[in-house]
Amino acid sequence: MQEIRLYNTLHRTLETFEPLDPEQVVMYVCGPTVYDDPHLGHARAAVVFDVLFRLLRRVYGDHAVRYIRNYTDVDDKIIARANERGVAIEAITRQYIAAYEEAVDALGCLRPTVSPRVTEVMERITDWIQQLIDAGAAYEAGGCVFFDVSAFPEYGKLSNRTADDLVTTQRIEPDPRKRSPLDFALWKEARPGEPEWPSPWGPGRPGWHIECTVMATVYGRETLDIHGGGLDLIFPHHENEIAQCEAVTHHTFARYWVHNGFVRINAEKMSKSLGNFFTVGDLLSRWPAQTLRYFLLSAHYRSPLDFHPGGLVESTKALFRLYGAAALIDRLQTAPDAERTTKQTHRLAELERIAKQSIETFDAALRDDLNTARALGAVFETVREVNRRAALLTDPLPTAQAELVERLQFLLARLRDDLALCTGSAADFFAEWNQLATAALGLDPDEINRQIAERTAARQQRDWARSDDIRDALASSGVLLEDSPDGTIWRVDPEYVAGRD
RNA sequence: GGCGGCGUAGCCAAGUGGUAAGGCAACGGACUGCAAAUCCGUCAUUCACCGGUUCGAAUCCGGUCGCCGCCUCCA
Repeated sequence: MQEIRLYNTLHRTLETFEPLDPEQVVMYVCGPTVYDDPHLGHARAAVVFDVLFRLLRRVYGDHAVRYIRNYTDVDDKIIARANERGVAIEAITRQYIAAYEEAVDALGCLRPTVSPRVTEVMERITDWIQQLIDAGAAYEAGGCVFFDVSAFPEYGKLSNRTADDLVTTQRIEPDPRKRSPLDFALWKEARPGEPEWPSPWGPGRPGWHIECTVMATVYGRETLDIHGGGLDLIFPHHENEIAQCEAVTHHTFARYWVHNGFVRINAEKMSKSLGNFFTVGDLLSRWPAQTLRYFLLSAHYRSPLDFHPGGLVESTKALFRLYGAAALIDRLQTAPDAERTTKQTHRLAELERIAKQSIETFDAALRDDLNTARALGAVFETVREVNRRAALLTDPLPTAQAELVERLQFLLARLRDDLALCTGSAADFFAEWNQLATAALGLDPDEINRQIAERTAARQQRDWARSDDIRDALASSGVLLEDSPDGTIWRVDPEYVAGRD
């Protein structure tokens, strides 16, 4: 079995992935704080780790991979949102967990093995904090409990910082109860109007970082194989998780730290605070989910990904091409009495060779730190070869070519199972696209079909002028026609949809 | 200031020592009544810039410039 290589933030190098136990691979990914609708940045993280999950499942077996992704359902922003709307925090978290799940489901992400919430593990959190206090790594102060960074000499190993660096760059006023400005809250004392849970130090709620340590160890293992999340979580969140966990267990918390890059807009990070975000829901109202997924996989997961409408246009067009070939491959069949000339057989053998190469390149690319862009490139190489031999593939192939059919369908299966692209039929994708696009442009499909019928009638009478007038008129509103022996089909030009963004 | 990342054709984007994948666009051709789709061909002697190492560098080293991120909540 070939190996998987992953870039490990902890060592800043590409490393061969070796799970602690191949029978039980454990991956924990930091999920969203549920106080607002998910945006494209959240979608990127979900899709990236979905691809990793799918790859791990293929390599180690579906049931050998445990993927944990949490929901942070206790947090300042959630409380603020609840107060703002005069509702319980549960109403907020319920709404946005549903929104998140709807978004990632639409994007074709598999559900994680388990999706725990902070509120489900309160007792485990207070237990863990108590263990930290017992270990001399945390202290109580005025109803709060803080982690004592000086008790963990390795602090900073993930983000490559030292305590000295950090002390000199304090940008906010530290809590006076802290012994050191680097110390961080494990437990916050209850304040009026905020939800609270009982604890040995009085009512309160957990700090941000402790929840992940606890959920990862409770639902996963004391030592995780993979811990993932966005680049912005490296410091302080993941750094603090390591400190809290290892100060108690004295074991490595996570062996491979995997971080995805940001989605950017105009070269700036897409974020709530900058207000430059596009929610997944908004985007899905104009673009097929497949388009968004393709776009998110078109660059390497650690690179910044600049979002602009042109990127969605390109992704949609690339999918047109992919789906076209997929439809052809799906229809492939063999028949005992089918025959081919020597020359045709030779050309089919060449196609088989190229398909084999694409399969290998695709697999190697994914195993090489999830190089989805290169994997897609490999698929397109076979797409071209399939198209150029399309005439040879429409009729049943001789049974001697069964292996070719198998290869092509295997490559398509890789695309579907590993990347979750081209999962549906081409016809459904084109129909979905036209529906979204006509709605976005305010076009009436019935009227388009009526015009096409009129043009077909004109063509039957060889009235080319009339025929071309109709076609040109449709084209100027963004509708492209395609004549075929089976009739005329139409498709909205993605450029026109982007133009309205 | 500390830590980290990025800079490859008109646009997007692979490629981390052996002579520039792939997608979109553009141009020429085939096919077509004309188109579209598809196919063929053209499209970076060059990888921000300057030095160095090497038989050989987009890839390694040093420096310069530009952009971005983290150091406060953030995927």
